[in-house]
Amino acid sequence: MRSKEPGQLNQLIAERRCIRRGDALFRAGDPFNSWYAVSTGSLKSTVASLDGRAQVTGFYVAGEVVGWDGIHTGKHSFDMVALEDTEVRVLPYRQLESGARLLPALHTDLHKTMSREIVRDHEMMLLLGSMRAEQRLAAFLLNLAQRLKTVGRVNSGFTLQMTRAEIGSFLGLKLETVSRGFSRLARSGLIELNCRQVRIVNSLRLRRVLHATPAR
Amino acid sequence: MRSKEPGQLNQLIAERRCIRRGDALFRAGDPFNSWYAVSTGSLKSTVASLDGRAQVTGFYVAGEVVGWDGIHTGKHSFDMVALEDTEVRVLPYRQLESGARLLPALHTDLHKTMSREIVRDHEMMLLLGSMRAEQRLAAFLLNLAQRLKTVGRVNSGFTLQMTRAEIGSFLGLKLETVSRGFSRLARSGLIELNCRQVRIVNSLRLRRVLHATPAR
DNA sequence: CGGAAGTTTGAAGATACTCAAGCGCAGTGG
DNA sequence: CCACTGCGCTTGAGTATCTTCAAACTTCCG
Repeated sequence: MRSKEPGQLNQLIAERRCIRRGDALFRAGDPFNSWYAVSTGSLKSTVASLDGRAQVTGFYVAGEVVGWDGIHTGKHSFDMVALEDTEVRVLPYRQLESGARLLPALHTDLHKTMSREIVRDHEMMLLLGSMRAEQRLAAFLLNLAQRLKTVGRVNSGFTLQMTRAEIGSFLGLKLETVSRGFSRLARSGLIELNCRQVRIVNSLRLRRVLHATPAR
Repeated sequence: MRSKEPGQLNQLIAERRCIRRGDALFRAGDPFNSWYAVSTGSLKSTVASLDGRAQVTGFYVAGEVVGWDGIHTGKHSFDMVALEDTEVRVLPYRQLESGARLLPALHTDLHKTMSREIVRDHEMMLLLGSMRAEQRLAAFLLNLAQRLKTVGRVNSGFTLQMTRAEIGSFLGLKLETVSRGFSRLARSGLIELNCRQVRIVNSLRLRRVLHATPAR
């Protein structure tokens, strides 16, 4: 779901839709009809289990495709909520399907979009299962920076559209742990941090945080 | 990748292939050609990051479909290793693609197989991010029992084909923690445990372990 | 401007990890 | 045949990391 949209998807004529910050693009249980290409803004996906437990399972930014969970049940399986005012292009599944039958390249694109998400999810499982707090934060920042850079933002910094609590939920940490971790990375001179505003000062050393040290 | 294979997939004529315990069905970097339907036996998938870090990201049993990571790169993105002697049916991707163009139901099946995996992965991320050790173990056992039961094994017990270390890697725990957790669940009378042999004695209370208590 | 929400930081406590030792089983070779 | 070795499992004691609880500060938005 986090995938860059491949070439063919870009060329589909598609209706646009705006979602206000805090509103849902769709919710768990909603009927599944379309995929969505994020034009501007950003979103989070959240799973809720039967009991109260809930977790942010992904963040999605401009240039990525979301919404194709729930093909197999016909219903969306999680909530997709806008972190800021966001615009998406609607790609009706019916059209994608028939289009794919005529245009093999599109068919492959759809599969690529999905398989890429699997790979990312497995990387995320690796992170959640084997890294300690500060490593998770470093991985998170590097990943986000990379994804934002590719859609042409300023290289030298970006804004976190999510709260510490949301980051913590995503990374399997408490919000206090996130805060402390950021503070330490800043004190060490790896990043500059002004509340939501982040700049990666020393990406080499930040990357080294990942590789170095204990596998937990 | 963990998905039950839907109807159309079952009817494809397919070559069979046997994998000895410990051998790989494919490895990260191998060219991607086929999907595989597991006939008998079981497998694990493992991701390795650039540094030494590695993790089991999934277990797969008879009736499930694996191998369609790597569509987007043309190469497999992780290793798939047999936990016991295992037989799979080979479903060449070319054939699936052309078949899907003729047979819309198959096309949908492929998508279902993939979207189901996403949903499962997100559940796994929820587990890794928000549960404590004993809850993870309970979730693991319940999930595995359910998947084995549906392919017609004895209801009253099953054999773990993986080591404690592999379970730990999958659940983000150390092998000692897995061992202690199993022992406690056994002492509490929720399960019976004889090394690799497990029986869920009180599935209600085991389920309650999940729901109860702290969200970490 | 004021209240609510979000962030930072400290201190105390809990969970899971590390290190370590012992047991049992399977396969190997003397 | 049986000791021997390796591997996997269990259990204990001490420790590190992360969480919990709490308080104060800042930012955002109506």
